[in-house]
Amino acid sequence: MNKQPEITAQTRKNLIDAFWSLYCEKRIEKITVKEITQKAGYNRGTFYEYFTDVYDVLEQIEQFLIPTLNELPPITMPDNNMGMPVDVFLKLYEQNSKYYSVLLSDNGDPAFASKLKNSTKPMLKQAFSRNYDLDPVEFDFILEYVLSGMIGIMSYWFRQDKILPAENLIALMYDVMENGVMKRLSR
Amino acid sequence: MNKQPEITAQTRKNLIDAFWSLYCEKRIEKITVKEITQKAGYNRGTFYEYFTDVYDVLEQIEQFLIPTLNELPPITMPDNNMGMPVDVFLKLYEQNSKYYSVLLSDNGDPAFASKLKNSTKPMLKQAFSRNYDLDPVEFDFILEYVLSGMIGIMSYWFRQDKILPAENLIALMYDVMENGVMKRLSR
DNA sequence: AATTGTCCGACAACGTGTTGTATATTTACA
DNA sequence: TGTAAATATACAACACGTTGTCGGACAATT
Repeated sequence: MNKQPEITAQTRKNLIDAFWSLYCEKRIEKITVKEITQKAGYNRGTFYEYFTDVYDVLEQIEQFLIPTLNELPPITMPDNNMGMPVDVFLKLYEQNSKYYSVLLSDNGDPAFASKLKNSTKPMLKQAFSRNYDLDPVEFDFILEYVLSGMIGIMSYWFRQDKILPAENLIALMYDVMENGVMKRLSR
Repeated sequence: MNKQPEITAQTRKNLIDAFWSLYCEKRIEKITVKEITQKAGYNRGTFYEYFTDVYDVLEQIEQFLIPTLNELPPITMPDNNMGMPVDVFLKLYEQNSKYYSVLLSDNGDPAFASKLKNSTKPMLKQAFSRNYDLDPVEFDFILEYVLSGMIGIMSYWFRQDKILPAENLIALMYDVMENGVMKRLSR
């Protein structure tokens, strides 16, 4: 007999949603299986049919979020003469902001930022592969710097409730990537 | 009657050290009070004389690390005509690398990176205060970008076991801050 | 009617935080 | 200076909550 996908998918979703509403409020350490199942309206035992752990829920959510990056690479390739596709990254961030803004916050998961960076790197490496002059080691360091900066500034943007219009943020990011931060900081 | 500082300081240190050796190996969620006290050679109850929680140990460690930033500001001010004091930041990172490299890793605490950034910002704000042209809101965004990038690249440096000489890393960071990343990425 | 998927209740084991107690060390006073 | 009271430090035991698992009930599929 096959599974009943409609049912299990729904229960799974209910459990994930219950977990997420709790995760938005408090640290994962303080979330119990009891709380999740109570919120979702199931028995505690049912939880273990879907997840091994409370942390497993988070991992499954993250594993669902990462591939969305790799699905868009053909479009996200920087134009031949242009710089970083900051607008695409921001759009991606906004699309999944429900999860991104929390996972990348102070109460989030540092491993998620890493997963995000590591998923993006191959794409950017290929896009910039025509530059043979650059030491591949240095290249990785620069990538780590840019991606950390981008994730940092985008998270900050959300934390500040988007006080800056998206266009301004994109322009700002373009500018600091093209010309560095010093010119902008010290006249 | 006064406390016996030598004794309590030693037990506290023993407990913190035991916690840290565990924290280097696994996620904080999986660390129990029992493990810590066993490793340190104390009764489980003794732990609660010093800390309220396993997480309290981490917080106390972080609270000890943050002020070291504020103790060096007179020196860390960027020279009048120079850029970011990247060398000072790197030195600071290296001095506390035992803790920094772990706290800023995938298994670390995202809140620590925030604390680090927020402790550094006022210092940099003052250093760049002569620039009246810049919108203070934009300024904060740029700071968030640079600091995220710096922390990201320095953590990466440690993660890669410092394959790049420190001088090269400093030069690289200076360059991307002065001139941006694009010139270096795409010739 | 039989089989399998989904969910539930109960159980043992473990970890938590607290409270009362023993031992060692400091202080006060003779 | 020597002794007894006071307190600091560490410990053992307790009640409670959470965890992960296992067998069974009920429903849906074939």
